Amino acid sequence: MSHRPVSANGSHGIPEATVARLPVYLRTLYALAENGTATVSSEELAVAAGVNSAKLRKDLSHLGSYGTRGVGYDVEYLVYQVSRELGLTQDWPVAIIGAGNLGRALANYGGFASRGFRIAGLLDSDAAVVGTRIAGLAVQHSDEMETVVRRHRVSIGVIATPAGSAQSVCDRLVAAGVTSILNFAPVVLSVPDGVDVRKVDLSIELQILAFHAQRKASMSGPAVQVVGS
Amino acid sequence: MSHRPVSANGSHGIPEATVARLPVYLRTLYALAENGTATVSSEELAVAAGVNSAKLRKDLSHLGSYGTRGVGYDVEYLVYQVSRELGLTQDWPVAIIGAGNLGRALANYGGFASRGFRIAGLLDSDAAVVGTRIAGLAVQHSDEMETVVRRHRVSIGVIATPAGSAQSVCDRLVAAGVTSILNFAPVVLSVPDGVDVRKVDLSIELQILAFHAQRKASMSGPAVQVVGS
DNA sequence: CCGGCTTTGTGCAAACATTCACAAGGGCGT
DNA sequence: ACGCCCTTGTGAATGTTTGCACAAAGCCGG
Repeated sequence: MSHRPVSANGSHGIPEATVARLPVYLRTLYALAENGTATVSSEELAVAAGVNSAKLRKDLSHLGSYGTRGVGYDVEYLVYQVSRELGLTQDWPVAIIGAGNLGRALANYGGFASRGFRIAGLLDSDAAVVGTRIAGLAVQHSDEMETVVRRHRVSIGVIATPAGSAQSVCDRLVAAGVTSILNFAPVVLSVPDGVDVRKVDLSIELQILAFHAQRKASMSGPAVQVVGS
Repeated sequence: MSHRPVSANGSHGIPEATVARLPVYLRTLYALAENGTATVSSEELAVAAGVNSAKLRKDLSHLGSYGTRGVGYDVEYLVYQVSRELGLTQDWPVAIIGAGNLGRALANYGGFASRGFRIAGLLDSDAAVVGTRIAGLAVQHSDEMETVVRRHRVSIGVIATPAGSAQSVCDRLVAAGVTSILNFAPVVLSVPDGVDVRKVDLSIELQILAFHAQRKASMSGPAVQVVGS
């Protein structure tokens, strides 16, 4: 998935597949904690997180031995350990580029600011939008990108611009020092080594669903599942 | 990723990893076609799509032998073949539940309607939003969900509601006949067998980036890369 | 203090995915 | 018509992920 090959897997090296699931466990653990649950077994947590319990145990085992045999995991303690592993015990200033529908949705998204992510800037190149307040934040002009990144030590940039400007915005972010990018524009970004890109593409997800839907449709269609005559 | 295990791999069975990349190839091919390119080699296409060329060839080989040795692939023909495989030669009516910031962003998203996906309905439970027009579409009340699904034969539902109502919306969609769901709410949906769920979670993507960013930060930190004394 | 019950942590094997490297095949110039 | 050159399609090797199944380990009741 366009990621460095976990270089040598040396010091501790958590598998990428595991990293992708940790946030799900974390969210599930928060829900349990709010619920008043103090202790949870791998089986219960696995069901709530929608995975197999053996997988969950192996995933957690990469962080250390934080469970108690015969009992399970202490919810609060596990929340802390997972958070620490994900780097959520520190604050991550984020810059959002593009204050269109999507950028606005992102700025207003609660789960965004909640877990250690702070919106350091919301930028747009459209003069008509600059200056308006969204989620308590004044939209700044794209010209300020470098200033905002440097002043707030932004290391994560979110690209919510049209496809056409995504690559140039990306280049400017990287030049200003951003090393992690979350890209919502439907283009393949090219970045230098050492910069991490993750993409979210609504259209791709729909197409994958369409593929499976088509498969399902052709199953109950002609020449399959013909029972009896 | 929470998908049926490609049951028996019988008739043709394209690997899930390949299916997830086909939309990227398709988008790249469209860009090439608009560019006037008639023929493309696996190497060129792979670079443009951001993957390894051997992987691309193996992926395409699952659809059939559509290339010409010594020459490459005919762009237009490949577009057709990939589209057909993904089920995009037919029309997919989609219902979006939730007309908040995200639902609105989705409805306005161009790439949405472009490739065979048609918004059959945009629903919300908030009476203040019902009736307003978004992207040329009147928002309907959630009570209409079943009616809309049945009338337009919707098989793909998009959940863009708050986490709290996601599961119940999901249940209603499934009961009305929807078998594919794209979930933007930060919860694990539980669905009966035969229903496909894909999730998009902004917060999870950010957390994965934070993990890698933390790792990068600790690399250039103390006790690593000490050159010389 | 001990034996039984429960649940973790993990060795191992199978499934899946990626990458290399090259034989098979097709066009093009002569 | 022939042979050269280029690119596909794919066997085999390697790496990653999953899931089973069970030994190791902690708690609790007696």
